[in-house]
Amino acid sequence: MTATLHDIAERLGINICTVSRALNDKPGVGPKMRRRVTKVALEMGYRPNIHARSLTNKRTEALGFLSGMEISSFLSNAFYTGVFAGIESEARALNYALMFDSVAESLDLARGYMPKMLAEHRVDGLLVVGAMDEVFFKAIKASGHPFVVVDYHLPGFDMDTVTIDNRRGGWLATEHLIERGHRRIAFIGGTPLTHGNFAERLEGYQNALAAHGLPRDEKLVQEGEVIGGGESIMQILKRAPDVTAAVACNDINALNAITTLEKTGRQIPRDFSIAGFDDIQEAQTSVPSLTTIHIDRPAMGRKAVQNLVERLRAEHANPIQSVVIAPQLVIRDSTGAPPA
Amino acid sequence: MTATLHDIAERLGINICTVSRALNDKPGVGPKMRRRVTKVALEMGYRPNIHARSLTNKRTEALGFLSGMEISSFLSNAFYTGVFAGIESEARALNYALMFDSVAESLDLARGYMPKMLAEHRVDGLLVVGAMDEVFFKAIKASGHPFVVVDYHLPGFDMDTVTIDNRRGGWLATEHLIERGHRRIAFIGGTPLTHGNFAERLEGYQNALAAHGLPRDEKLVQEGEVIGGGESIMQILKRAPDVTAAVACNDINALNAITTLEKTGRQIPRDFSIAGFDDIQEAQTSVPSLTTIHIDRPAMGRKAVQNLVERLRAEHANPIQSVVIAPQLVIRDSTGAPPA
DNA sequence: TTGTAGGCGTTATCAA
DNA sequence: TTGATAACGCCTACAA
Repeated sequence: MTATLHDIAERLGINICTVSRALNDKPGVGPKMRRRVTKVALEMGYRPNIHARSLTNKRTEALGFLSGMEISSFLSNAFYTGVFAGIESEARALNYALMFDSVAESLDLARGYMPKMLAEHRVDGLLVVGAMDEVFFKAIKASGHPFVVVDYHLPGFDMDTVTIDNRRGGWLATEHLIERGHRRIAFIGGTPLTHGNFAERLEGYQNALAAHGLPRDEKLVQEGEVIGGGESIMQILKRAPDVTAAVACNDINALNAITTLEKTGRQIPRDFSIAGFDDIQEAQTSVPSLTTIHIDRPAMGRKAVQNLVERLRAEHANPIQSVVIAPQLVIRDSTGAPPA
Repeated sequence: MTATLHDIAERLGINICTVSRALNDKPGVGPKMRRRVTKVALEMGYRPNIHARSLTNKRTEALGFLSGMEISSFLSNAFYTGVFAGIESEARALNYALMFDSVAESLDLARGYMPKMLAEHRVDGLLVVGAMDEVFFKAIKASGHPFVVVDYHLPGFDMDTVTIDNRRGGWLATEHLIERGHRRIAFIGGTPLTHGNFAERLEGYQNALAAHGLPRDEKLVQEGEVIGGGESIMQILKRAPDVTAAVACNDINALNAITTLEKTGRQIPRDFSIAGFDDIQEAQTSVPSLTTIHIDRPAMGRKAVQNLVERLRAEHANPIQSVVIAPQLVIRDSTGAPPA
């Protein structure tokens, strides 16, 4: 079907390994011969068989992408798909194929089950996005496959990560509201609020309040469901009617809160200011558009691939790297001065 | 690192090929021996090396996923990601790995460039989603790789497809509005409107009008940009102020039109009815929720994989299959009777 | 600079 | 029922 090294060698009346050397830019082939080989290879449409190559190489030139979420949850999450876009393009740029897998919950990780991608297709390395069970990380580490984790970090576990500076983001959003003149600022949380991204954003919010001499008030913080921003803000307003602004743990909650507040007759930002987190697409297109914390999601994905490939290509063991991506405040129409 | 057939054979003091036969459920191994082999294989954590296998097999147990769009456009399109979710889960269920690739525009298909996934990793078959250049299909067909195309069909080109019955969908939406009492119904189009999905939906709309004895009026049809539903409907209303309802070529346009109409003081559905197409998530959550045409997107993806794998496993050449998925009308809050 | 030989892990063909 | 041998396509010592 496809031409092989053998075919090329035969056609030129030379040995296979000369062809191999010529095409792989290895020393030991004269320039004339190299040109002849290259020319014929092109003519015959030669493409290497990666499987054959991997047998001796131990390298498959493929990376694995693994998400711990159900595939549909993953795909409907703009944050993760943004990261994935970056991963995909960078992998291609670095000449790696990308295998996609989502770890079904049914997967018996505890029994040491390894995804087929890893155990049988033997991808060179793994990109893990989002939270995953510790058992999984242990198993994968034991397997010796290099991996980089995006947007998740298991405390006390050595792994390459690319994460967001959530505290900084929470700080930026809060400080922005303070600068606009707000003094009573709520935090619309998500689940869980005890650890992970949301907890860190909450911390940033609290730190910013403290830094500006504003008192911490538990009544102003509401844990909530993923898209329950509307309910959360209503709860908070019941407890503290003097609140004039809120930082939401993400844009979904923020937008939901805005919708709900508008239904109660409040105008945004005239009567109430809200800042989100993530800068999803709707943050731009919604009315009013949403002040939020922007994260360069594709950049996170690209960075993860770069680090992974760097590790793969390194001669010697490299130190573990934790890359923290700085978020940026994007000021739009949902925040303004507090009502007089 | 990992146990090989050789290791198992050595441990049992038998020959490699007996082990191979035993583990692959091939005849020619006694039941006792088979059990012994299976047991040891499990103990040693044996997993086959697919690359080695593929060398003799010619099968890589991997499918390729290919999208003709830029990766970010693909990921932000709920229709396509829904299809992808179905593809991913079905591929896994059928024990195939999935390689992901998006064809960059820079790809010189005209020169017969084949994606690395195909030419070097040699996936067994290909899932193509959405429109793609004819050159590409020709090249891939010439390469002999089986492929199934979702949501696209190149006229006069033999290929397995899974598509939507767009005419039926357009018909259903239009008929629904007619049944509600509307007589002057607009069509909010997209680009292109001369061929492809949108054209077929438009046809369905026209057929429904004709079947119910309503005149065709070019003034009621507006081609438009992908998210320009609002502008489109305003154009139409300028030309034909007596319009009381509209079928949009997709939900994005429908939702955009609703937002715009509400800004002009119209209430939906009291003053104007709008039906969409696709049933994206926002169709459920928007206010008012959107009457639309639902398509089981994951089912389309699953079906595509099933057909592809069927073809791969078939002993003899199978006939080309065109699967057409029936859409369903979902009645929500954006459609009602025309104003009195 | 080029060729020879062996091996990567698996399957298939043939012989025992 | 089992074993020996060759082959898949490529790479890497090593020898010429």
